[in-house]
Amino acid sequence: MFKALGNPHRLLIFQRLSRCCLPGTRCDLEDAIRFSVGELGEGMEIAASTLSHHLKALHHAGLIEMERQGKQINCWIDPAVLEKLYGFFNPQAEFENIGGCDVR
Amino acid sequence: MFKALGNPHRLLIFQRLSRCCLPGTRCDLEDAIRFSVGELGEGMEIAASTLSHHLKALHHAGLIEMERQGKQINCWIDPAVLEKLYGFFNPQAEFENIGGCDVR
DNA sequence: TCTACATTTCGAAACATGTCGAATTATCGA
DNA sequence: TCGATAATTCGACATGTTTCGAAATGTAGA
Repeated sequence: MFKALGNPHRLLIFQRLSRCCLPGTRCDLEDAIRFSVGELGEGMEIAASTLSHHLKALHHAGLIEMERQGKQINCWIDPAVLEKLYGFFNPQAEFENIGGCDVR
Repeated sequence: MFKALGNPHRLLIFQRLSRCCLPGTRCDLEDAIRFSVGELGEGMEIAASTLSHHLKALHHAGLIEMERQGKQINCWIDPAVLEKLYGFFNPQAEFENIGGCDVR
C-alpha cells in the first residue's frame, strides 16, 4: 500500500477519493465519493494509458475499488481501507508498546 | 514518506523503530526507542552498504533521526513524525469532509 | 600510533517503474 | 449496425531503484 501511495500521481488520486467518508465519520460505503477515471485525471498532465496504469496499481494494492457504470468506470475508496491505514500509525489499534516507556 | 515506506526492508526498519512512543502515549523524544545501524539490520539478509543506503533514504524522507554515539550511529523516530502520518488518515486532524455525507 | 570495529561512499549490474502512442475492448445512442 | 466516447492493453524506451563488493571514513581502545 505504501509503495502504491509513494508515487505523486497515485497519491493525488488517492487524496481526491478520500475527501469523504473517513474513519470516525458516519459515512457508509454507499456514501463514498466516486469519480470516473477521466475525472480523476483532470488537471494531471498524464496520458490516459498512464492514468489507467496507476489506477490498476492502486486497485491491486487494495487501496481503491473500481466498477463499470455505463461507459465510465467509477472509482472509490472503501472506508475500511482508511481505517486500516489510520490504525497502522495508531497505538491503540495495532501496536503494543514495549520498552521502558510510560503509556497512559 | 510513503515512497520511503514502500520498500519492504525500509518498512521493517521503520516498524522496529516505532514500537515505542507512538502518538497518544506519553513517550517523549528522549524515551524514543533507539537502535544502532547494525542492530537494525539483524535478521535482514542484506549487505551493510545496502542497509546504510536505506537508512539514508528514511532519513532524507524525514522518517528517522540519526546521530553518532561513539563507534555506532543511533537511529530513532521523532514521535511528531508518527503523529503526522497518523493525522494524514485521520479526519479530525487534517481533512475537511466534503460532499453529501453525514459527519457526526 | 596502530588496529579493530561500525558505517558510509562509490561504481557497476540487474531489475523495476513511469511514461507514451497505437491498437483494442466495452458501452451507449443514433 | 455504425460511430463516438471511455477506458485498457501492449510494446517500447528512458529513468530510477535495489543490490552488491571494494575502498574509504570515523571512532575507540591497546
